[in-house]
Amino acid sequence: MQLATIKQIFRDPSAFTGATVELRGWIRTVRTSSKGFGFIELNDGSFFKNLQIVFDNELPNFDEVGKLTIASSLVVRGQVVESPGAGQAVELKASAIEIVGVAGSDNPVQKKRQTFEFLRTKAHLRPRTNTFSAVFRLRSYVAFAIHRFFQEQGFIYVHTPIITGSDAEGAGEMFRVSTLDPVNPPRTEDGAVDWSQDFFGRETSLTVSGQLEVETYCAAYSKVYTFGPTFRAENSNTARHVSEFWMIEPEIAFGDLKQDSELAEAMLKRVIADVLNELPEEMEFFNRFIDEGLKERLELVRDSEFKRITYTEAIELLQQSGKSFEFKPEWGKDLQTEHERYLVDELFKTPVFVTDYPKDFKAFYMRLNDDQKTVAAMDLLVPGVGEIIGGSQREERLDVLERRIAEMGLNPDDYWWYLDVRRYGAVPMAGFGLGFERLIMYLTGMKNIRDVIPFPRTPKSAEF
RNA sequence: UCCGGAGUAGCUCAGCUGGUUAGAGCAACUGACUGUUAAUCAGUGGGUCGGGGGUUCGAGUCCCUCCUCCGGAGCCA
Repeated sequence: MQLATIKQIFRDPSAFTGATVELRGWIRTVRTSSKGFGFIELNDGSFFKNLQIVFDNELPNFDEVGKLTIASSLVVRGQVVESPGAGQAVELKASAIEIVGVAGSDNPVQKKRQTFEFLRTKAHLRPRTNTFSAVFRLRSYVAFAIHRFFQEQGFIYVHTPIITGSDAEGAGEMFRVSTLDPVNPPRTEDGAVDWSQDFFGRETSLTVSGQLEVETYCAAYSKVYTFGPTFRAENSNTARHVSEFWMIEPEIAFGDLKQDSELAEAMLKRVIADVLNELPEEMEFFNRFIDEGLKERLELVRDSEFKRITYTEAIELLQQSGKSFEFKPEWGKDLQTEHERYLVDELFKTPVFVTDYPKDFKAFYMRLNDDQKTVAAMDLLVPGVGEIIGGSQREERLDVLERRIAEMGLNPDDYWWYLDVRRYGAVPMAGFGLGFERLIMYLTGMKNIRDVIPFPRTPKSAEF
């Protein structure tokens, strides 16, 4: 008797045929006959597919087993045999079924089509459904694939802080971290809240990006990346934004924007290839039921060069498009969602790097180009999702960086440690931020970011 | 935050210009049947009509208000 997973059996059915195994899992469906036999589809989470269990009235608990409800948990022992039925190559002929936990018949997850909106309200139960089981197995796998990609290339994984004392990251509204009594906080003489009495002796927040911190490690290890949760207290209500999300932020020293985009392209292609190779059942499911044409699209992206255009070229293409946009494309104004959608969904139909944006609406740390008007920034737009990566070459020239900080009305004192990196052995540096959930959306075809993170946090919503 | 839409059975929805006891399909349950596989067939139970307030003889239906969800926009990843 060996303990087996359903994945092991499906991956190598001939090796298991004839073997006696023990499986542990949950019932997806059960069909019984009064003739004295029945079928259970068992899932143990190891694999997308269920294994069919055949049982008959030689089991002492046959009647009890036949009345089991969906989601009830079992330990099943029996022999793996070739299946006479059409739906599967092998099945398990049960010699014993131990009922571990019986699920109540009021289980909200039912054997019927259920909307993603409804299942979102049952976030604790939805991983038991086909779609979410596939999404979150893929999510786990992609996290691993990303680590593997960077580790193979000698990148050092840096754990940048979740709680940050830096209010200078500039990437969005922050969540305050405090242990002060919200009803009666200590106050200074002029009546303001006295943060010096707070836990850390200063105002602290949840990080919106590990970039500034990871750059300091880049200046020691050459190639680094972060991969962790980030938090934005923006009142964003869209299918592409959550308040808590995971971000991958690589940073390369002695690197420019070109190398940065090449790194992003190689990483995406590698992850796509890995997912297609190693999760074929999940990808087939997404392709059939979630997003028709997904596989073909990903295969094309895996095998083709990403497009590269400058912001200035993008504006020209939009102006020449003959399309009537709600917002007229104009140099000096940021690209609107409708503009990005046109470029990526209609014109190119493949991932596009847009580079060299006007400095006025980009962050202070992005490297000023020789034209003095644009910065060495890039966004990667992908079909169906839009912006998935934002990156830039960093301003390594101390005097230019200080001038940019002043220009944007920021306080240079907040950046003393960031500026130190430029003072002591500055090098050209570049990096990008990849939204992990957006990557999962792109790989699965799922349309709402709330359905690719286990317990989504959005404005007015933090159940579970 | 702005614009638009929606909250009626466990789920997805119907319910007309306000009018008896609020409907269907699916799911669940009970039974029949079947090497079944989104099984099939028959039967049964299941509702504070999102919350609060108002108009009316009478409100699921009309008005006000709040809440939540969905789609789009902005912010971004």
